[in-house]
Amino acid sequence: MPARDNDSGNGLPASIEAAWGVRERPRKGPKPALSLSQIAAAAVEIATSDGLAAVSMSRVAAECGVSTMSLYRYVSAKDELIMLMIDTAIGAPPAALPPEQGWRAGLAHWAWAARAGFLRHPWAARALTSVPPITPNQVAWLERGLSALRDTGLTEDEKVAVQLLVSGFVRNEAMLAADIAASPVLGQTMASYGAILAKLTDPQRFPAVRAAIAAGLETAH
Amino acid sequence: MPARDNDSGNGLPASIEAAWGVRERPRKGPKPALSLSQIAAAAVEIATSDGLAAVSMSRVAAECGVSTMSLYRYVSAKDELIMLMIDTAIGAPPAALPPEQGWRAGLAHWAWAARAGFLRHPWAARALTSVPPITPNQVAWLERGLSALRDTGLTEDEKVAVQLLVSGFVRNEAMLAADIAASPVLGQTMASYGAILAKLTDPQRFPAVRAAIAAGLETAH
DNA sequence: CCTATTCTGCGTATGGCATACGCCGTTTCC
DNA sequence: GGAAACGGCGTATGCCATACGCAGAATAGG
Repeated sequence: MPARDNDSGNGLPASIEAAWGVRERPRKGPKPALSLSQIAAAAVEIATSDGLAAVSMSRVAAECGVSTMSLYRYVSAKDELIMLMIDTAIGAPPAALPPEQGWRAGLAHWAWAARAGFLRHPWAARALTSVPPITPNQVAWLERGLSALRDTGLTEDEKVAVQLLVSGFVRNEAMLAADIAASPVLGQTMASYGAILAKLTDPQRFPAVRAAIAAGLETAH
Repeated sequence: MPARDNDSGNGLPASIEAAWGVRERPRKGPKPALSLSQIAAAAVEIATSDGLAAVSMSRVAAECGVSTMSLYRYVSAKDELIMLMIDTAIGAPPAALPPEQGWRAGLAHWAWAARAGFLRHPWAARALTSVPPITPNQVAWLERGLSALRDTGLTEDEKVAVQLLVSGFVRNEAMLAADIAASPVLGQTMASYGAILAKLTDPQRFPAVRAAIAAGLETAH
């Protein structure tokens, strides 16, 4: 059996298990020169400065001062690295609000914190796949979101559904906000977009779009 | 100046302009063997059967019966191909509901149709970037969405904001639904996910997650 | 009808990428 | 003090997007 794929018998990649701290001390052999968090932090730095597309195994390895293939001693594929990147980027969730403030305040608190995190790491918002959360911080965020709904009387399924809805909304909102913030001069891009669209669209067939353009859609992406 | 990048002077890729039909007849030279819609349709077929990752320039070219580099006579980069793929995948929006039925019915109509389209082409939902819509069908969907809000009294900016919110929500919901539909046996995956999470999470620190697992989160992704 | 023009398809080449495989040296256990 | 396990890494493979330039085809103008 491959020793690299899973450790405790469940189908989890070894690196994810290591992130949970479920890791027996390796008995023999030299000590690893790096740690998973070091690698993930280096990758996050690259993504933050040069974008997610700039994150390549060789680049991350170079940033860590090791050779490309050495990374594969820590991570079995690039996807795992990206999972770990997301996990370190979003970090730990904020402390829960006292339950006396109600579920709505608790959820809002959660949502604003998540939004801030996504704005800090727009690439993470985009890389976040729909795979159910398994990394420690992702699960911790889920825990906080669900716990905000404790006193609502909702069923567990309903709580999860609410949580999925809210997190999807926050992610979407954050991505829009990040795009607006990233667009240069902010009026410039919108104006040229409007001009292009105005040239292409027939006013008869696209009256609503034309009206929106005419009103100058600065605030909308 | 490069003849390939733009035609009418605006900063739009030639292939997008071609998709709008803004294209002067080339005077000389051989007739193109392919059309943009042919290429896009072939690429969509590949994405639908083997996933978006399987869409490579060589694969699409092979499917069209031409050599890899021939595609670059029609599309200047792969990103353009993907834009056109999305445009053909989502297709034209449904006919607008009569305004007498109100904005809510109109928006719901729009949303259900969009959801169905995203479910038909889950890769398109994922590939849809946040770049403002420029391809014909994307703009047509925007037009229908905005026109449903005509009699609401909202400002143009508010209409656009509503439209962004709803389309983001629909996309998110469709992606979740697609993932659930794609997961094998549907109970199987969730059960093993729950088991893994149960092993990793400390009941003291993750009570809400444990409760959700215990309740069997079949309906949630 | 002929020739210059301009477009197409495509062969070749380049540089980047993820990653399989195996060697060697190091560390720790018995 | 061996033996076994493990980490670092050089090399190689195959896929990818795409720049460049050539040769042939279709048309325009004479």
